[in-house]
Amino acid sequence: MRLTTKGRYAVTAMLDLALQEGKRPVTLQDIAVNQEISLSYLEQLFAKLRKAGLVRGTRGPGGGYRLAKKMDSISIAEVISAVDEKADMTRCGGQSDCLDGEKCLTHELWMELSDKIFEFLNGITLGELVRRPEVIAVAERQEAVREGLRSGRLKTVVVEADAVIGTLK
Amino acid sequence: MRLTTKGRYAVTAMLDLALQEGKRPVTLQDIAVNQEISLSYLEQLFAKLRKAGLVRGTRGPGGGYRLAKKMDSISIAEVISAVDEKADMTRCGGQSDCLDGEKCLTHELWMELSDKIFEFLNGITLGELVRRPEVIAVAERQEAVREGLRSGRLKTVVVEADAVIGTLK
DNA sequence: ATAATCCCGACTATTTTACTTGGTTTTCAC
DNA sequence: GTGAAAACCAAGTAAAATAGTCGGGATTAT
Repeated sequence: MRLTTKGRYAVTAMLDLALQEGKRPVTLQDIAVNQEISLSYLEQLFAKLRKAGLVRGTRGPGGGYRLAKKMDSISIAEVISAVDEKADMTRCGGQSDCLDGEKCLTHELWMELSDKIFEFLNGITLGELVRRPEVIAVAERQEAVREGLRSGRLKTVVVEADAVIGTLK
Repeated sequence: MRLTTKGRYAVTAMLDLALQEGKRPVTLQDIAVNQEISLSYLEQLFAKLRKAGLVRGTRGPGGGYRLAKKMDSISIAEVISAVDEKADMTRCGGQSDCLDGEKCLTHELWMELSDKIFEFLNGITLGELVRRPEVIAVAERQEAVREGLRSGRLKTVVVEADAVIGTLK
């Protein structure tokens, strides 16, 4: 179980999805703006999440992504493994022959720690997170921003600014 | 508390030191051969370990490194922080303003996990590790190899091979 | 038909890790 | 006092991973 910002991006995005469950599907553009992650990078992450059977995408206008399973049966560990692929910590990668076919000195220590991390992340689901007060608080602030973007001119401005930046390159 | 192979190298080397405590100081060359880490890379790691007050080096023939503190009062977390310097996991780095001055959605989750990892690694000392049966077993095998190197011709061969490789470049 | 959206592959930039090179000092042994 | 063994030091390189870009499809609601 490796811990990288990549995995964190994925969990954040999935949590965003979970928070909007029941409403219309969430577009990557929406997540990109709210969580400040590049759209194309999100696309790559979601390709992996889709292959792992964690999300379903629907194309066309009004489309976007939805969770493919109940949020209470998606653990954080699952999300991270989906985008991380090889979870081995290079050398000592699950196999016990990290040093000339022998276990290295600290083999058991890292395995033990890795297990502990997995246990922790596997014991927490998206459903559990969306019910946490801090998450709800942050989500409400973000929802306000989202509303502003939809009803006001902000989104248009962002899109137009993007277009301008595009022409400049 | 970040987890990288760099930290693992450092812990392995420190454990090697702890295992030889009481004998003559351990040379980096010795560690390099036994743990299969490049000598110059070890030098860099030990520069940090020295600055953190975890080891003391003595120069000249017969010199090498020794632990600067009792092995029972050196935790694994200390060793890792010594070589890792910035322990922040980029964004969410301890500070609570990871997203536009606000906490990001998963802020508490990562802080919680980070604490758990630190707790675990801070609760284990080098002294504790050298008393573990698996570590003792691996150490004994490595000690046999070390003996062989000292008394036999193997070390000479390695050094000579290095010299040959040097001339080839 | 058009625009929104997912989908896809290849490419680039940045950062980190791991390692290299080529030294200089210090200190022991002879 | 010379030589060799070691720590010490700074600068560079190589490979990998992360993060992001670009340019296009393919679908589908309106």
